[in-house]
Amino acid sequence: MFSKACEYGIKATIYIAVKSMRHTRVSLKEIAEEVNSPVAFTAKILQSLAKSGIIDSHKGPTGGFEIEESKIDTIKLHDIVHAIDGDNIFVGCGLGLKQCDATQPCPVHDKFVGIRENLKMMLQNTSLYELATGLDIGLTHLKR
Amino acid sequence: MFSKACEYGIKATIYIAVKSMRHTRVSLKEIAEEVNSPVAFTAKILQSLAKSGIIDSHKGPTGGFEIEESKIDTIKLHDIVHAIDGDNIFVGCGLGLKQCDATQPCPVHDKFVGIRENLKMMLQNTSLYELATGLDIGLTHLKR
DNA sequence: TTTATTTAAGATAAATTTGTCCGAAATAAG
DNA sequence: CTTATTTCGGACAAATTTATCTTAAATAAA
Repeated sequence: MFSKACEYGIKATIYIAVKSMRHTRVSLKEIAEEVNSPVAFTAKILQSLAKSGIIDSHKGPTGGFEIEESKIDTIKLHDIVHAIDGDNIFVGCGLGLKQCDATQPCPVHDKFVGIRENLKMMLQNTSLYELATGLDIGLTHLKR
Repeated sequence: MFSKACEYGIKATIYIAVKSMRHTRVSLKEIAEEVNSPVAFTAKILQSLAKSGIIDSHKGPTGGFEIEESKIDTIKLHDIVHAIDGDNIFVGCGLGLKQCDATQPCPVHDKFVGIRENLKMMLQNTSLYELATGLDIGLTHLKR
């Protein structure tokens, strides 16, 4: 469904959010360990998330990553996915046709608009806050 | 959503079905043209669909691909996708965790089971017959 | 039987995604 | 100022997916 980059990015962002709610910066190394992701690859993804303004990065000792606490509630899963995978999950024909819409649909067009709309709604409605809180109180987990 | 291989496979199967309903075999070349897919790559996909028993292939002059007419109604979109992409779309954690279920869920587990169930139901409920008929009567298209 | 045609199969190549490595830049602390 | 730490950025490498090419095998028809 999502790319590996996106999977790592989502997990990392949730972890950073949990720590940020406790006013703690986290290092790349810690993130990669807690999220079970390759360090160097995770670095790249965090870089792009930082450029997208979803997370903040700080160099040097005591540096690391964090998320502005006020943002945690407004950031949606959709924003993270979009920052990493772009909008290719949300737009485009299910069979790869350039020209496919309600007036000139591919054979699966109608079937697809429904589930894609579901997916989109889900991503737009789930906040980073709720994901981070679930992890924080031990309801969910990020490893294994 | 689907791999390129799967997109080509679905389109090819629908096209073969339309022709088979008219009792006509179609060649690889014709399929690739009508479906706008790379010939050699399409050949590979058709090969695996033939091995899966979804389509029949015949060598030599007057050879080509066809689908047993009685099957067209029972073959579901799910079968085609499964034959090409396997079950990786239907199973597995949305964040790539090995261990992720209702008792020990990842942060997006509950959100995902819903839309995945939707997708699965959609694929299991749409028959090749209905897709082929839509194309045949000009309601849908496969090119561009 | 010979020939032309068509799919099968395996090797190879290109493109993309995933992942690694290393030096540069920033920066906190001694 | 120097040093240690941490992210940044670019080059590089491996793995996977997508795509091509060539030869073999099957087979219909002359």
